Amino acid sequence: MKRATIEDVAALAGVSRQTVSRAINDKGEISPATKEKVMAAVQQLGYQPNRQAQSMVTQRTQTVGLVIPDISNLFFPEVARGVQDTARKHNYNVLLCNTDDDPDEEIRMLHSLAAQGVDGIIIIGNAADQVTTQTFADSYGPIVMVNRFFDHPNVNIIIVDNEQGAFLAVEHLIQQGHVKIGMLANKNFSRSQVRRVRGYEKALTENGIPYDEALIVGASPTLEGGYNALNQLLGEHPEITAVFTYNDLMGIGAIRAAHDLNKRVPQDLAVVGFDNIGLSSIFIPSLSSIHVDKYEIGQRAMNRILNMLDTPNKSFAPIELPVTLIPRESST
Amino acid sequence: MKRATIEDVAALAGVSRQTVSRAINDKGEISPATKEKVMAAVQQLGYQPNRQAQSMVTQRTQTVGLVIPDISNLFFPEVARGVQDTARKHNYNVLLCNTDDDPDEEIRMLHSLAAQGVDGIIIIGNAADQVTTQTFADSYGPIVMVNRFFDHPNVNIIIVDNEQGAFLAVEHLIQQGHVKIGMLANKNFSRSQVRRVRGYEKALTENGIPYDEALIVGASPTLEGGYNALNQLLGEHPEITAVFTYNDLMGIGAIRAAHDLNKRVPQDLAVVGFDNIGLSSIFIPSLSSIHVDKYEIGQRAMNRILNMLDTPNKSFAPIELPVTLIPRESST
DNA sequence: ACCTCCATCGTGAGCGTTCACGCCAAGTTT
DNA sequence: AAACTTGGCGTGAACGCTCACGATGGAGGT
Repeated sequence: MKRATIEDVAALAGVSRQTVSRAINDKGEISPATKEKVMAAVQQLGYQPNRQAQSMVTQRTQTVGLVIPDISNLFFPEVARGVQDTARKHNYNVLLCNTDDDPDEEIRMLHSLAAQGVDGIIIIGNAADQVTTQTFADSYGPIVMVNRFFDHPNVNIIIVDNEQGAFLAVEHLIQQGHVKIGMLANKNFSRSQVRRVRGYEKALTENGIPYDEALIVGASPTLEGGYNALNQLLGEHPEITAVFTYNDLMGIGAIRAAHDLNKRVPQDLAVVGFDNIGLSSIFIPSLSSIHVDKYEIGQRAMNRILNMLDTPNKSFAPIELPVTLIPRESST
Repeated sequence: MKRATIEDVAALAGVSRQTVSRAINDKGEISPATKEKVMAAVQQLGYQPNRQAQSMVTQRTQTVGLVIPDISNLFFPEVARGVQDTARKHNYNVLLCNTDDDPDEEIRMLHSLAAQGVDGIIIIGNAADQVTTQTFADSYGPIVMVNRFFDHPNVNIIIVDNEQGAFLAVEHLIQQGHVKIGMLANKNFSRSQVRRVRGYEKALTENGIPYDEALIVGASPTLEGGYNALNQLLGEHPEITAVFTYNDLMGIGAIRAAHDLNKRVPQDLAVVGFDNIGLSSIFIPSLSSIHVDKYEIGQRAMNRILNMLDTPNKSFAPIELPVTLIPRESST
């Protein structure tokens, strides 16, 4: 069974293609009577316009690319849902790309998305070849970056208040009486990584605790990364009684590592994470964290893309999302 | 900067469009010399063929739809990665759709994918309006279903050995000395749900333990669902010493619930889950589970789609994936 | 010298839309 | 009554590509 074309509808309704088009996209210039007639024919044939053909002439594919490190990382599914749900509301499709934090892979993904002809791109995460990004921003449509910085008329940014979040987390640990506070950081360079370290440092120094880089150990921002990093940190600095981790996955990995070392959490080691993923409230002990509205990030990113598409030359203010501390069992 | 077209390349290389096309898709009928010349022009202009235009004539969009309940559910990201990585290797794109286990939403998604013109569809999970599926299978391209059954030449299926998995899980609990074994089931109807209950029943009866439906309580297959379900089950049947859960998320929810009831796992309550998601080995206590190769599911589903696309009239055997028991702290 | 043949390349059409026009009749103005 | 407007609709072209042909030319055979 072949798919109906606009021509078929036109024939059945006894009008021209253009009239059918007018009826469907109701851009006026059509009488109610003929419109009804056309719509009946559309219904009867189950006609749906061919997206590819539409794209050819409108130069819009109704598709955006979403580039993330890894959808298996618990942070990103929620963001992706935010993007997808919003996209779908506006008849947009989302092409998901995983970079695994590999800059080369990211570049490949960007090229692939360009070839596919997406209307806009949302990029989250670390990797970033500045040159490629520049090229894209110059010759391409709207780009929204999350937790990354890039100054370009085609590029908008969304950031969460990483420094403040880290500050709140560490200050909380200090208020609980901790002094020897380590940090499990992200070994990959990223803007959020830098800001979270800065917040960590700020909380310490503002409370008269010397900042010691040796207490920061980097690892991959995963369960395993956190597990290994805590072992390393406690091996080198057994005096530590609390850790702030780059994200919740590392925090949970750290709790597990402490458990395997026969250390009780929080009595022997307090842990505070970042991102407040769904798992953290369930884990035993539940993990204190900095709440970030991940779904909202996705929503706002997608909406921003749509706005930029609507008004190409308007410039938009960066979006900064607030964070809050959620104290739980792992630190109280 | 406008994107280069095939015409631009042709002009620069001093040949015709067709020759450029021949050079790019190397379908023979071209001399090495001109091919080289064309490729140089392609390189120089950074030419990439327009996908929409290609689709118009080839009737292939190089895109497949992946319909899942919810990407936030830890089971699906791995499957999605399997699909995406495989797709990307073959120059395919993946359109991800979340149904939230809502049959109406699933139907809407299928229509949306049809309108988009995907080359094939992969569907995972429960919901299923038989009529719509039938319509699609009839008029549409290849469909691969995971853990669902549908007999149709256009439809291929991939199933994991759910019954055997459940059997292994429950038998394991019995071997640990448990007799009062409950089950936290999926309240949504699904093929895997039915099979896992059957495996549960089989293990009990084969070991001379009476099967009692009252020991099965249904809930949504999530952390919260497992949490609530265990509370309910222990409220009604405090004699229970072990539970088999529909999936790992429910298992972890159950462990958390037991913890909040001051029950020790596994001493007071043993738990075995299903799916072996990455989290289960990290959780405290780590969760025994039935291992399912989720990434492989995605890979095979995508490959099967490609096979069906290549040889439209060939019929393929269903794929059945084995499962294995991974005993961990929660039951030993 | 002629014809044949194959390798190489170009030409027109068409995929299904939308956009910029142009046309026509009926109503409105002067 | 002639001229002007306007709502309603149709026509050709264009988007960028591939496919089925047709054209060309030089190598080879007779």
